Amino acid sequence: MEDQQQANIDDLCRCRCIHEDRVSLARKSALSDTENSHLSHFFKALGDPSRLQILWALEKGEMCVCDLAAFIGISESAVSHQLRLLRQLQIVVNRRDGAVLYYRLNNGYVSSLLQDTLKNLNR
Amino acid sequence: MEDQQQANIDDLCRCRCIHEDRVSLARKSALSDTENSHLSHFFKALGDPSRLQILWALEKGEMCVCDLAAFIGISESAVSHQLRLLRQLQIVVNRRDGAVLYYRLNNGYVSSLLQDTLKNLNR
DNA sequence: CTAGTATATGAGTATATGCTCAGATTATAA
DNA sequence: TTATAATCTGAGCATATACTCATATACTAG
Repeated sequence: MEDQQQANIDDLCRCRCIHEDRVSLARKSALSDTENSHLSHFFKALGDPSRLQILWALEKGEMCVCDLAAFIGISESAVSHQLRLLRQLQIVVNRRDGAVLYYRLNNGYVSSLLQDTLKNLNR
Repeated sequence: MEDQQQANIDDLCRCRCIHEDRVSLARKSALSDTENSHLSHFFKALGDPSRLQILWALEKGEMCVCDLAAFIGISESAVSHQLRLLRQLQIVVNRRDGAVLYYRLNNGYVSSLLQDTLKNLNR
């Protein structure tokens, strides 16, 4: 047990890295676990073709679930699942009007992010 | 055959969407398949904790594969796989110095993107 | 040349993800 | 109330993905 643990530690410490200074510099300004988690979940949410189409459409104004389903060409259930994820990350919000839920972007950041990134990729 | 095809068309056209105008508006300014593909691959590349750590570290200066492996705490092979993906998307580039490959961000866009997004999430 | 170092790559595997389907909610209307 | 519409949600499945391991490649030193 003790030996096994020691072996693991030795294995981890067997560092053949060349630039200790750069590694420690990177460590000093590293993202916290929380920041890294939030950032990666955010970008992952944008990293799917269906969700991107949803966000790009909502940039032009609010839409309901069946609007989005008709626009993208996937089922309303699939849209609803994706909207839940975007809602949980507070990327979109909705308002209810009777039985219909209208979705929109939560703030202008995603909108400008998409615009800027598209420009950058076309560069 | 003909009937089957007709049935499919009818199925697609059985649109119970409420706002034809909004759907057609979204269609007019929709992303092309190429744009959507490029954008989603780009964001997907940023949407992983390990790759984010790599990019965040490279923002401070170039690093070699074993530096990054030591910093992140995953194998050099795993780092190399992720760097290949980031290379293919031209998010990072490398330069060779003997047997060592130094990686860096390809341009300033990703750097400012990460900074801005982190600020936005902390808002 | 050989030995060693740094990195790359293909195959395999466990987990994550995006969709479909069936059924549950929520609200309107008869 | 019941019927219908709009949406949500859990389970299941097929694919995608992030890693490990073994091996290959590229370079240096001797």
